[in-house]
Amino acid sequence: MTIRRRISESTIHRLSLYYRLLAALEGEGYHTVSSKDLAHREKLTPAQVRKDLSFFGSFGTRGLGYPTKELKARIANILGIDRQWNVGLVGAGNIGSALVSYKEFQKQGFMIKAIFDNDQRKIGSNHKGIVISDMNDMAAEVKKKKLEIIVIAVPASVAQKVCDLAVTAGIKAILNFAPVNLKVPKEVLLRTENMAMEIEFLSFFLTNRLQLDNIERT
Amino acid sequence: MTIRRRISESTIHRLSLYYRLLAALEGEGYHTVSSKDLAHREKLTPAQVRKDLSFFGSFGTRGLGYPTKELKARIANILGIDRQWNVGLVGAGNIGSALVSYKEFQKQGFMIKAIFDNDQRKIGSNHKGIVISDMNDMAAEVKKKKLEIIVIAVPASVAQKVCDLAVTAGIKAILNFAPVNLKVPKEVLLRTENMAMEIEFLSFFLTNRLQLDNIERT
DNA sequence: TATTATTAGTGAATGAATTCACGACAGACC
DNA sequence: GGTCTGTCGTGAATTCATTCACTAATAATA
Repeated sequence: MTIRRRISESTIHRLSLYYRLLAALEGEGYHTVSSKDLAHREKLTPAQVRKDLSFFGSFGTRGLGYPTKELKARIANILGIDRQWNVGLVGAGNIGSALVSYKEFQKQGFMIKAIFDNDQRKIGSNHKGIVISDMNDMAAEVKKKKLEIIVIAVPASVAQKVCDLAVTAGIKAILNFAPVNLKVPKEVLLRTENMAMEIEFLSFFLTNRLQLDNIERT
Repeated sequence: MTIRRRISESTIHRLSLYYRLLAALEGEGYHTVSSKDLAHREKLTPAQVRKDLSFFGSFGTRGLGYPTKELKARIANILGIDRQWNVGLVGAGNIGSALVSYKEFQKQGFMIKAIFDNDQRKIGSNHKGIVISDMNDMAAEVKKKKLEIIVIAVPASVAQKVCDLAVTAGIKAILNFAPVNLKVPKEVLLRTENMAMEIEFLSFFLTNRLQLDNIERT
């Protein structure tokens, strides 16, 4: 099915949530699940769940709900996680190492097939079964290993350089963990994940003694 | 200043962006900066920048712009990062280790003062200058070290247990890296960071051959 | 000092996302 | 089959966020 309307970022994130929830519910033996069930577990409204799903087709049965397994498979298909993705990781430091061991990536089909670094002492060594390559050989490795997504986990100071290497190598999607704003051509997807921003978000609410759902109005 | 209107999540995230940008601009020697400058570097509109800031007061000079240093300080104050926060980290595994070394946390004043684990082999050992405590001693440690924020970096299967321990210990803000939906009382702030969801977001756009063009940054 | 060029601040307009509310079905039960 | 209950799918209404467009204020300049 083709996507007709503009899908909001929130909708896509919620699909990820639904996917995880459906996986859990499937494990618990539920064959069908209603929008109410899904909403309740995620603190959303049933209408929102139905609206989100409706952008992609209609999968439910009136009076009954959605078939757990089929809906999960359909969402996996929409998100593109019903296949494997070859991922290259740049930066064999702390965050890089954590990501290599991060089960959730593999579980969703994101397979780290190459690791790059610029530290000569690390290059050539074996890291969880993957030999670390020189980041300057990125173009060749991307081609050889058919890498489709690059994850940047290097210090902020070298992130743009790494990013440029990835773009030159023909990469079309980059997930960046360096706390810096990268410049990419418009045809390249870039997502920057700044963990400090998340903790600042908590700090804001603590500081202003607000509750997330209970802010004074005019 | 009291906050009168509801501040959107996006606005708070953008404040974090402005803060980083102002720090950079200050370093580059800019004494003043206009909403246009800020907007341009972050791919936002000047109106959005002004509106965001206007929720918290008026800091600018018409005809000139905002004083870089003062605005940065003011945003730091709004976000609550003009002070130090005592942070406890639970989970001395891969992600936990990465977070301990994550400079951006310290730079913003989030100081990891305690590390917890449930692995007897790790408890008592020294990890970057911090002795690892038994997670069952959390309540005592929270009190002793005046911990205000808990970061959860344990496997999904034990995350809820850890979360409950933190809540019992009186913690009011939790940053969760486990890929699971935690239950907390409504007075406790919870922010869940799921790295897999970010890569799924890229996967969605790659799969559907859409461009991120107009997707808002948050 | 007067004039022009900028730019903040903000109510109003627009646009986007969420929620409401209702019609259409499907299943269960008699 | 008929009736009742539950739930989807969706246009309409509402709420929320962003952008527009204008005013007020200041800086720069002559």
